Amino acid sequence: MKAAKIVEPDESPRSKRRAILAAAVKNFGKNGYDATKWSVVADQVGIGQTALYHYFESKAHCLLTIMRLELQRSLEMFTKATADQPDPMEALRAAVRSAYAVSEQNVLQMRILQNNLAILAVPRNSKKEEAERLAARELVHGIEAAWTELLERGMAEGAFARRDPHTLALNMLGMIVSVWRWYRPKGLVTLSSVSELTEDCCVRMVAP
Amino acid sequence: MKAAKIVEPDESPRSKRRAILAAAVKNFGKNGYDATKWSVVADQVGIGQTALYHYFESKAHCLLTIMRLELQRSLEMFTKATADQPDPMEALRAAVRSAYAVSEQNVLQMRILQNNLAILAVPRNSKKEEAERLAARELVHGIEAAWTELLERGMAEGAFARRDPHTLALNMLGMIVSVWRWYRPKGLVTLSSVSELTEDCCVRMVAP
DNA sequence: TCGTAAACTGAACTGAACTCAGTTGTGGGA
DNA sequence: TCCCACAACTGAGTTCAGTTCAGTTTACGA
Repeated sequence: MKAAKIVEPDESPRSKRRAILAAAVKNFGKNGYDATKWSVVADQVGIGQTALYHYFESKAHCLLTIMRLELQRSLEMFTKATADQPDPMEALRAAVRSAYAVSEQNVLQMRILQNNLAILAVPRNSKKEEAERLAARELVHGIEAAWTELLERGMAEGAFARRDPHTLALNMLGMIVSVWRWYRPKGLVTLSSVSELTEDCCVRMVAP
Repeated sequence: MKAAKIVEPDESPRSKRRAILAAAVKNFGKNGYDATKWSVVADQVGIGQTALYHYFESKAHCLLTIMRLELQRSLEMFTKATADQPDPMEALRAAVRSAYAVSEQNVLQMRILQNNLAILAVPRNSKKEEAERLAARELVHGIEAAWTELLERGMAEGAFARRDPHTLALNMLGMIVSVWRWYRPKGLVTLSSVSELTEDCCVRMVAP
């Protein structure tokens, strides 16, 4: 259960790590991971291609880091949102709303996460990549477990209809995150309308 | 609306096209598209790497073909399932069930589809790849439109609660297909139990 | 049996990711 | 003020999966 905790490397003031992550998010999010040339990220940050390797072992290591960071944030937001909600239904509503209370950068990161989840399935060769991959998997598992637990609690209290809580949690999560595939900040559908509709869908899914 | 129809190349008896597609599905589905070496597919089919290019312009062309074929099948199944269901609720139930009435090969293809949907967003350089991409996009749009239409019909008849039918359709589809990310034929959860639960979820989502 | 098109091949090429063997620059201690 | 350690960076070169090229082989209908 315990995965080696990833310690964020301390950032010296002249470190370009954040700039690289930001540029990578922008490119991976817009054009996709594969379609993005690692050298273009270097250009945008204003360094040579080889300097990237001072911060990340590989393009994949950077991707995995982005994914892990976003998963960390998601789990934190869920925990914070549901922490002081004794009523399971209110906790569920808060959880859904927290999933959509995100910045534009987070939207991109969620999209990257969705589009590259498959990378978490296969072991990596490099140490650091594998560490990030395992941390990310652990977080995915943590998020799924947290949702499952919430549903179980609601079922135990009679607030939710009884069903297989884990599969139901996966269904809910699948619906909630599927939005990042198509949602665009400048699109016709607003995030708040998605949030409202999805919250309602989730409530209906558990109603006794 | 009209995309150039892709004509399936007629298969001579000694064509290895099907064998290549089957091997590619197996590998892309198990290890992911990126992690799969194109040359390994050639090995498994029993031909040299270069012979692959007799059938597909590129690895991506093969991937796009697999995705397009699966999308075609999905749309056909939806249409067939809902065709003679005058009652919207019954049509919805039939649609969900049809989504899970699949072979093991289809499971892999759906997984590949899910994991590589992002490739449909960015134009391709080669003619054939671009043709497959556009055909696939068209099919995605067609599937979304078909679900939206079904929901609209239900709402118009008063059988479903009134909401934005398109966003609701995307939510449903997102939930339904998210299953392919985690479902494994030899796993603990059976497809039929997933199908039942998800059918129920969808019905609850539209209930007036 | 011959012509031809599909099926195939080994060798060479390409380009993006990555490695190597260093150089530059900056902040902290004597 | 100098110097050192180490983060930050670089240009040249390597690797390797995907791809192209310039053909050869094989099956089959005329």
